[in-house]
Amino acid sequence: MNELQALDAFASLSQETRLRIVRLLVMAGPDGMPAGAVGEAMGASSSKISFHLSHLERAGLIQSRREARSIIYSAVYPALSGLIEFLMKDCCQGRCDPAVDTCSETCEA
Amino acid sequence: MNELQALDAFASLSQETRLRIVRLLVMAGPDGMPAGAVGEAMGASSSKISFHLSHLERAGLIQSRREARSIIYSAVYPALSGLIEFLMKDCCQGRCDPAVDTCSETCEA
DNA sequence: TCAATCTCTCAAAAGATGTTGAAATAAGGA
DNA sequence: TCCTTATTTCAACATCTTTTGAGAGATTGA
Repeated sequence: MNELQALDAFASLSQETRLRIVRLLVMAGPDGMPAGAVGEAMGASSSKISFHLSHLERAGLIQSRREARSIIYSAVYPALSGLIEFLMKDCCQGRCDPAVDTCSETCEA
Repeated sequence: MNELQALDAFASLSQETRLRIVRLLVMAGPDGMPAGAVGEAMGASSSKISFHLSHLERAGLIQSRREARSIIYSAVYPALSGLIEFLMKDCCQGRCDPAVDTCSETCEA
């Protein structure tokens, strides 16, 4: 992940609806969920959701595929880990020590 | 770090000048550096730098102290690790595996 | 083909953010 | 006190982002 991609990713995550969409899609797992279900979960209009989903997809944080009438969105996990990696390496220079419960798990991967 | 703080942090880091300021101040270490030196390093006007420094301070990513005529800014490392933690726990749910060289170091902390 | 469903696109309006340059504040030294 | 240095504040402007509602495109089943 380079600076430009990181800037895009941060911009994407700096918006409440979008941050929640990412969380929802991460929880939904690799299968993802249709745009309509995302909108329903957010309580937002279809055009609003479409706008934010496009934004997140442009930033590379989520991806989409058509399945019958629905368009299924899912999280792009490597993009999220890439962002974490960027923060740790390029930004924190190893000076930040996140105390994360899941840290041993993620580190063993 | 709660959602609101994370949103502020992401918004702060989504701007080129601000992202670079954070990197500069992380590299500068706990002693930090005066606003003027930050501005010179960025090649930006004083009011522009002041605007971005205030933004970062409001978000809690940097802090300031007066020292004689200068105002010294420095990185708030716990805020940065808090953001990394937020991304890993609240956002990634342990599904993202950042492959970071410094990972063992940070995990041992 | 027609109607229903799901989603996207578009343009207009509203809102938020970033930049500029001039003026104000704060501190230290002559 | 007056001058210099360091930084912030302010208002005006430009730009970017988000929301809204109406309409269009794609897909499926009758």
